[in-house]
Amino acid sequence: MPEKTIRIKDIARMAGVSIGTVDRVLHKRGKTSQEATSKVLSVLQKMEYKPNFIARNLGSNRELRIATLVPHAPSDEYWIQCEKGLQDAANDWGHFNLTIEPYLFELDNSASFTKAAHAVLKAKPDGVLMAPLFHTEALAIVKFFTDEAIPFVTINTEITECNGISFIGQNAFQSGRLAAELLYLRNLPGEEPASYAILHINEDIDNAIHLIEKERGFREFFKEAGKTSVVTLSIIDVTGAEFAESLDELLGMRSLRGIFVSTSKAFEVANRMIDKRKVSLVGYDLLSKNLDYLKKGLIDFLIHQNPRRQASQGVNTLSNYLVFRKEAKQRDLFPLEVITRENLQSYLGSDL
Amino acid sequence: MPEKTIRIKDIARMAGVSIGTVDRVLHKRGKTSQEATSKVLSVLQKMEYKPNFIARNLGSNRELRIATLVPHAPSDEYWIQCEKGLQDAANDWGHFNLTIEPYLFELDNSASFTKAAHAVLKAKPDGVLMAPLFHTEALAIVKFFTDEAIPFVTINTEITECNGISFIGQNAFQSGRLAAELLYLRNLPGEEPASYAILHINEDIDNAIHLIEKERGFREFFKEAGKTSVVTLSIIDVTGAEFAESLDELLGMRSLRGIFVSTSKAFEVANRMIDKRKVSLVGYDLLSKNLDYLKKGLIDFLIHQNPRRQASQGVNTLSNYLVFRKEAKQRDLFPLEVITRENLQSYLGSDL
DNA sequence: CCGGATGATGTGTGCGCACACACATTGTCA
DNA sequence: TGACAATGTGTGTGCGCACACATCATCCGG
Repeated sequence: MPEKTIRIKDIARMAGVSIGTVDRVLHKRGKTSQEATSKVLSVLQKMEYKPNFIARNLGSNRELRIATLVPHAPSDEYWIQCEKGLQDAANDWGHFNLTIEPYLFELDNSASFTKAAHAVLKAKPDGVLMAPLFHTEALAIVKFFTDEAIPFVTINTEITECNGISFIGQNAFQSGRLAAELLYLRNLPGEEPASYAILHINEDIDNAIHLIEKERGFREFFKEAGKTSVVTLSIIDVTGAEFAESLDELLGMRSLRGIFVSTSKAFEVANRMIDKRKVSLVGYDLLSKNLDYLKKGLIDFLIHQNPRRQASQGVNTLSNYLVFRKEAKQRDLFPLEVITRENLQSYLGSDL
Repeated sequence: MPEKTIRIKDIARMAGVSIGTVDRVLHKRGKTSQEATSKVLSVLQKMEYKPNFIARNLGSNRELRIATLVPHAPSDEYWIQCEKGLQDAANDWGHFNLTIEPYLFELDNSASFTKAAHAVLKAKPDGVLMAPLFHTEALAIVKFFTDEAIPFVTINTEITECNGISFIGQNAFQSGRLAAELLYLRNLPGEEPASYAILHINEDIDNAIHLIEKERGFREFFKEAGKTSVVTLSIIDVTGAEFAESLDELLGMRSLRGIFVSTSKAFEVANRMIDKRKVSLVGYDLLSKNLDYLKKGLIDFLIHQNPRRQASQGVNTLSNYLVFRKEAKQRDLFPLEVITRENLQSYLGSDL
């Protein structure tokens, strides 16, 4: 027996009404008598009607518009990879009448974020994908989306208060722990108490929760390990002399065994380490400068945040929600991928 | 101007023929006059007609059947994860009239593979996903598929001679190199020449190319590193006394610094290492027994082959090919994922 | 008592394509 | 020349749904 799919027509016949009435009940539009409504509903319950989403999109020929609110940074490879992910997804969903409208803002410019977000609001898209880099500003925007009942997905940075239908990214706390473990790997047994450093480079810590979380994880690991100390260094301007001095001072510590850079700027540290002492170094993201130092051995490990897959997955989630009414995972946490010299190539080939 | 999508109807009008004729030209079915054909083709060329695949599948109500030829091993977590991946994909593609028909064979039984494969052939599916574990047998089957013009995708194990429309898996050679690197990490500087072992457990090496490739990569790495030696051990029966003896002998080597298990059976080694000396240990796959030892620190790293994603990706590739006529990557090589204690959880949450 | 407003429901059309079928035209041979 | 194939071409229908529109009964005020 081929289990036939039940259509609106079937429901109508079984309830003894017309398909028009079923349609009205299903979509709660128009008016229907109490009697007809209950008849349809009872049939609906026992038959488990599953609408054919393909046919749905075909008929009305409606267009779904997804707005993407991500940084535009031609010089930042991380966000370039993100944009590639958006393109991937746009390709995949082109068959359904689904278009992606990019709204861009500048890194390090929270006002431009807010401005772009308001442009999104005005466009009234069917869904939004956003990278809420600025926490306080994002919180305000999110409220608007909620009011307008526009479903949205957040990637990269979590807004704990409200992530929309889904947050796609990584567990920052665990990421910090992982970084610590990777540094600790090189720890020689039976050595005197060692110290490790965590560096926040080029980002406003107070407005970026994930950095705080990373540090918390990093410190927790070493607390458990014992006999080690952790120092924190925050640097806004890499070009200034202050950075060089701080770093030199750090490297001057004889007990220093490793450095964890919480952002994607590990190459800045590797660059200065060349002339000085070599300590273990862990950072983030497959930027070409980072890769160079990884290959040279100055960076020991990189943790891959996979922006490309985050972005495409974000659009996928949103599209599935809009087209197929598929509920999304509230938190879609990506694996914390460890990159070394020998598995690097396998990542470049596939994701990047 | 909203760039309208051009339909068959449009082509017909512009070519001055009926949609029936356009249909015949497009699908090369029925007979058409030279004149009509060329008229349609010329319009087709300049208009870049893109068929609406959604509507295509809607009308005829045709069903697409994908056969999956993978091991059935209720006690083997690796293949259980694979089956989950198949289910994932089946869910995703349920909207299109696409069904997955499982054909199962037994691990360690090449005859059952051939038998199941012939059952697939008889069923004449629209596409096949297979894990060609037995190289010689698979080669024979592949020829049949090719003759019957049934598109197929291979996962997990590569048949270099012919992979169908796509092979999805990992680069085994590089995987061996990575394993070597991970073992070498623990190498203390300035120690006397060390030796490393590679163990093939429970598989017929000669009929499994990927194991040979892994060993080749493993050896190449240490050759480059210098001052190290590599020993190979092949073990078919883990329960026998021979295994225990060989392993004890291995662990007796004072120069031994690490062991690489080329299959998913690293836990067998870890288990015997408890009473003996601890050396570095690298293996494959997130089996619960392996995870236990990873957490305990007896296994240092696991390389994740991501069977679940391989399987779902395989069906995706096939479905995209069948439904959307989307060409597939010939070799879709997955990243070589390094699992440690601290990133393990992030993998369990997402992929597994 | 009839026209118009209103509520409840049924009917029809189109989305883009595949495919079956009907029809027109020509050629062929008894 | 009429019967009949062979060949080319056009028309019609259905897929499942959304949505506009048509229909019908009821009720109310003038």
